[in-house]
Amino acid sequence: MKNITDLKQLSTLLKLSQTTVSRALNGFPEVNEKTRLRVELAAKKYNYLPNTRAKRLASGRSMTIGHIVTFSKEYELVNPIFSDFIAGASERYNKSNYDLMLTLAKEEDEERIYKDLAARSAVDGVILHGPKINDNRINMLNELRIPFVVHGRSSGSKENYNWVDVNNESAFFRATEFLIDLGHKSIALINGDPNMDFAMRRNTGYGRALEAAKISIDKTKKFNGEMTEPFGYKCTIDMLESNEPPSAIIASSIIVAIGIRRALDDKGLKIGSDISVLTFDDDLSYFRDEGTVPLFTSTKSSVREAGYKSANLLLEAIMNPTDEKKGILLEAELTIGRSTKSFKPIF
Amino acid sequence: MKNITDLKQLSTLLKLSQTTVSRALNGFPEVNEKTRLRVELAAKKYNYLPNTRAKRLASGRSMTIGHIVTFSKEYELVNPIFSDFIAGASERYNKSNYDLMLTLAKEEDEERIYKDLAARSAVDGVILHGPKINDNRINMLNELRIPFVVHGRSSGSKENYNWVDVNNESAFFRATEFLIDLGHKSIALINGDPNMDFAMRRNTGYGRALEAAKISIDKTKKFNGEMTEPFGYKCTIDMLESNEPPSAIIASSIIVAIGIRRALDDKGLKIGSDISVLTFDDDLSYFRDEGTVPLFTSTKSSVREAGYKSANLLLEAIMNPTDEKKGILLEAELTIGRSTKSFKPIF
DNA sequence: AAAAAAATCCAAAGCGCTTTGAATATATAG
DNA sequence: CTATATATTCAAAGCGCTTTGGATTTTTTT
Repeated sequence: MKNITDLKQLSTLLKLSQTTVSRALNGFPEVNEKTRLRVELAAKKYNYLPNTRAKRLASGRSMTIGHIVTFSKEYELVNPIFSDFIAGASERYNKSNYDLMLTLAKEEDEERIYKDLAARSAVDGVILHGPKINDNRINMLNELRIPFVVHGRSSGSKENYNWVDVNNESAFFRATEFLIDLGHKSIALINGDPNMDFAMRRNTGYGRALEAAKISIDKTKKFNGEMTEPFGYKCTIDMLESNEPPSAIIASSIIVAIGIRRALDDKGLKIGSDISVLTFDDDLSYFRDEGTVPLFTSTKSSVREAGYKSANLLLEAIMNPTDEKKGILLEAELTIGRSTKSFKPIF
Repeated sequence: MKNITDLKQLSTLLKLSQTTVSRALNGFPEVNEKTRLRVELAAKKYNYLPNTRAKRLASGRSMTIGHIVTFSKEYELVNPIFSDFIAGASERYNKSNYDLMLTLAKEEDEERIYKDLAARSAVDGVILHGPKINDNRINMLNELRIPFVVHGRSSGSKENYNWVDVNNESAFFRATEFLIDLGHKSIALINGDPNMDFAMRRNTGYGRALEAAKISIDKTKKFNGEMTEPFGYKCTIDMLESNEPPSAIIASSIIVAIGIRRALDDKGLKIGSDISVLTFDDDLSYFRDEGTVPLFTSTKSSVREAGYKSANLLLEAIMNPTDEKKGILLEAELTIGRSTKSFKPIF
């Protein structure tokens, strides 16, 4: 039995017009239920699915969401959390038959990519990854009139936009406060790129907690950089080799925390008992360890869930373009592991 | 100045036919160079780019490559290497104006997804990720006549197909041999899912090296499972709590190796001096540490490079459908780190 | 049973490009 | 200065769908 490859074949087979067949398959009300059933059965039987390219042209929608992920110039670093984020988003798109188009780009190409997407009308919406403070991509997307959702926020942006973000400030406030409650007074922070909005908010939360405890901020214990394992390692080694190592370290990602742990190990220090480590945890699937006491104490929030919710918000915004912009704030939960202990002097 | 949004506008503006404008922009030879210049300038000036949807319908090509990535049923685990693989592939697609369409799917949906892609004619080709032994997706894709490249290979498959793979067998042979040369006799292997083709080849290489050294295989020191950090941890703890712990462990991924290291640490053992660890390393960007002696001794091969080469091979196959199928075998390099030392008994 | 309303179906136009086949302008040959 | 070849341009026909506006059939109302 041959497959049927276009509407025309199917409609002549069924002795119906293309209009009716199309409407039957797309769930329009003005077609008799019996007819619809006949059509659907035949479509299934002959493996007919409307040609994507034709459908998109005719309907004027591309049924595609663009994700533009940049890698940083120096190291061509691919953000390790994006695979989990995208897994969540993908799950949402699948439900509505949207496709996900992924573009990895150098930062300097990003502006052109957005403009091109708009000009060629290639996507119905985009997810904006990795917003910076005062991120001008937000203005640009508004001007281009592409529906979008920001994963994160951009402080300083005057624009109105849809976003899904973790409460980074509160997460880092609580993390810091937790360590202070354990008696720690010298708490380091290994944070992300200082231009990133999330890094700024995390820094704010950290600072607020220290201030509330009347602990002055030690600039030599604050680090900003690419959130890689080697970065976590290097910052820690530097501190341990300094005059006054901290008694606790907060990391911005589990990858960084792994680097910290390697450094401690190299220096013969025991994580938890010698130096406490607390990390933000995106709940990445390949580090997830269910049913046991986790190594790292963390403020945890599933980036996968953020992906799902971002996708959902974007599809809503595409359906209802006049809806007012919406923000979704996710709270991280403080999960106690074995990497934090109450303060005792070791140096 | 208003942007121009379609060919018609542009051609009337230039007092040329749509044909000529289209040909000028697409680099056809039968258009006067002066005219072409005029057209290109105007297109740039008015930010004109051909509508993707229309172009794809008219040209009969979707200029899109599909990547179907499955996550395993139990943990919804997203493969951490896929972000780097895709970064490499994406780099290649960008050069030829192909788009990358990403679908994350449950394993049981995968067959339907391929069939749908073919029926709706949504992609010009696909990359097949994570091939199993005797993978029937290869037959399916051949039947569906979708051009494809397999990232990896499938032992037992009778079909002819394009592939890009690391020489896993040789990598694990050399890794094992290296440890044997250091005097190790009890070498554990923490491998991936046994149905995966790469895991089988790795197992073969490991087995061959042991056999060559006349070391009998200890089944209690071979593990297969999801390549997560917790898996590496658990296997190691199990071995350390057994009667005869190994003196060296080979891991199938750096994520697993990190779990091994955590276990050693928990048991008060020092990586390298107490127990040697050697891992396969996909050279993931967020673990890459340039210019220092790496922690882990590894057989290393960039998965990003594999991504680039797979994409390249696929585009070639799309251009020249009659070309015979091609396989590209990448060799991993043995990189010495600080996690392996010559054998000395500690128990 | 005729008129009005509702349900069902259809022919044809159009989405914005590419491409075919023909027409026109320019260059070369005789 | 024609005739032939070559270079350049164009009008119109698709690509395979959706959608508009109308036609036809069936049901309901009077």
